[in-house]
Amino acid sequence: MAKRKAVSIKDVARESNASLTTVSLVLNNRDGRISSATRERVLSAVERLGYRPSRLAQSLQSQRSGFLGILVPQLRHAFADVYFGELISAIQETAAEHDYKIILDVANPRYLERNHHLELFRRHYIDGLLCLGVTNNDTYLADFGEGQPVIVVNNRVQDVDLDFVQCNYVEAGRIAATHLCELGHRHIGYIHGATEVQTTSDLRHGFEEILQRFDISLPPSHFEDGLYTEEGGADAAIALLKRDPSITAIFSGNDKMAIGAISGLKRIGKRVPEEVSVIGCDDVHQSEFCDPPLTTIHTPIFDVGARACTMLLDLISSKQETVRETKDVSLTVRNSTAAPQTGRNGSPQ
Amino acid sequence: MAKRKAVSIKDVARESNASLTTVSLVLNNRDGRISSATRERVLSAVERLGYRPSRLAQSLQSQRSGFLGILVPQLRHAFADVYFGELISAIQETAAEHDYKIILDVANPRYLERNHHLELFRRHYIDGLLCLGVTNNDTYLADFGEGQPVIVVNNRVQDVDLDFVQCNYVEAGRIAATHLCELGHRHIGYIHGATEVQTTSDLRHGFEEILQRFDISLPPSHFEDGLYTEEGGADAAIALLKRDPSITAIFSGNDKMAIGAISGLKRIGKRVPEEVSVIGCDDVHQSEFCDPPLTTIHTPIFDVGARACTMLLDLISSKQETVRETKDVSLTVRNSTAAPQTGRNGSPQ
DNA sequence: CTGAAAGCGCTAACAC
DNA sequence: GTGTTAGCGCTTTCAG
Repeated sequence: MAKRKAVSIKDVARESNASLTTVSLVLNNRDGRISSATRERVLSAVERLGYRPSRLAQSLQSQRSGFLGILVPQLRHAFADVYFGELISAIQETAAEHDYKIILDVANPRYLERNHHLELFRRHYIDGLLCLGVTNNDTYLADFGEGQPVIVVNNRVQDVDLDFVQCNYVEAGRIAATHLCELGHRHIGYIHGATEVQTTSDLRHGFEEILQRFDISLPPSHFEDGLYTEEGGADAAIALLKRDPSITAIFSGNDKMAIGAISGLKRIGKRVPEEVSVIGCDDVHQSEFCDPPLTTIHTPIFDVGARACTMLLDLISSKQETVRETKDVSLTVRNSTAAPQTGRNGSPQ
Repeated sequence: MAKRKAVSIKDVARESNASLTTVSLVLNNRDGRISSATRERVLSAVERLGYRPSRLAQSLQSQRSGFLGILVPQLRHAFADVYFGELISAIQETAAEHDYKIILDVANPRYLERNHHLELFRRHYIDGLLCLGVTNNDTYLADFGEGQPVIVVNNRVQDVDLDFVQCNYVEAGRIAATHLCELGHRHIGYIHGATEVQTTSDLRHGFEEILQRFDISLPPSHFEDGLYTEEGGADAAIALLKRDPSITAIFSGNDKMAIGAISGLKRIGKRVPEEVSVIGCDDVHQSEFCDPPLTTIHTPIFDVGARACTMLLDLISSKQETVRETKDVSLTVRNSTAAPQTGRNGSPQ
């Protein structure tokens, strides 16, 4: 009840018969000029009193909060998404190594309307910001300016000149297409995520580039929005095969939708990969445990998060002026893809 | 480059020809006595200058940080776990509604050794703490004391008198056992998580209580540790059936392991649920999308997180002295459980 | 109705 | 080597 008052630097000074300055100098190791006797006296008083400097006061003084913000979009239980979770884990770990702590915010409409994203900096909540799950509609990102270090994580924003660290999704699309084409598939469906996401376009561009090279057409009827969810993926796969039963392979913009697609295909009696191959993108942990284990494009999500955090720290300490990084991706073959059984034009290897 | 200095309350005072006090009074709506002319003058200056009060200074003054901490254990990419993610989403959402922000910390050995969990309060990082994924080994939880509001989320700690909000795992165990027994299963395997987790014991107690009532024995050979992971669940299921091929049903301490178990069973050629039924616990989102969709115990994780946060806020504002809450759970039947095909003693309904 | 001044806990010029 | 003092940006008594 009687919350006894926290001990302050003043108490330490009194207890050790030294001045505030002396105590401060000792504590901050700026004690080149402090006699070791005094140092001992101060340190022992600190110990005895259990003194710990107030971060609030230090921050006010230094004008640095020691916090990094993570801003995620408003989705159903955003943090329960393994993709965001992986990024957050990476960021938290990296930040902690540098004595920074992480603040979590969700950019819902009300939040943005009230300019809470700007308050983050203006009111000194954070020293830098990492934006996850960004789309080309997120025009508020243009609001950030000078002295407000912001990095877009694993994405970019069209027409807004922001720093970013991302995976090479164009290449991811190419790899997926190449894999499917080389297996002999000619009738391919495509489940995409939100088209306002830049990497969604990247992926598609890479994918179509290769299909074209293989002279395979991808008519509009072969595209379906999977809403970046399992449910959406399932529905999309079903719709795709209903519309064109000759489809023998499906590329899904992320693993979540791919896993949903597999479940949807089974529901309508299609065997994976015997009748329909499915390839995802991301290589999340559970891709290994679905049935069949998912062939997918491995994207180094954790590394991207860690790197973005490191770069943000560099931006903050002005070790860096600008950040534009793109990470390599690779193919992880598991069991959800195979050569088509009835390769009409195909030449199964 | 030339980071122009942030505008402070002083600037507003000057600009509006008022004193600091007046500005502060206006801004905090303690302006019962302020003439509306003055208020307008101040407000317009605020607007013109784009002034926003520094939270750092306010916090120093009020001795409240306005932050809530979330402490999670060190696991592989802790935040990429949907269970933690769901809790975090709930907590963040609730906190935001009350103008609190969330700080994320991971309690690894080094962190605890350096007493960073105590620093959280001592150095005024946070006003209250929510601990996730707690085990009975987490003795550091006993370190918290007076004036340091802490709530254990969806767990308890033996021998440490802490506030908590949890689901009724004893009842969850009972429900799972009842479901399996009523389907006619008599040879049942049990995949458990870390035994040092209190709710793990709760679950088992409830489960065994019902089995006993049905006169079914659960020999030590029918227990296997699934490590709370998919891999572990798969390995455990395989081990269980290798050791006793007569097992027709498996209860898994969480959905993650259950999903792993299903994948493991398929790997050794067992059909689910025809040959082996699997029931999980949690009802995470993807339980609906595995094959077959998982029968599981629904635990109101999101509600628990939200409630824990609300209660913590009450603790902080002294609206509440202590918190002990247990939430109801229920059965969600999907397709991973069925009556045993060869019910030796069974009486499939 | 408004303002001067103290103080939250700390750091850092600048004396001595 | 050590201490005095100003100040970070705000809130809040207390005068007037």
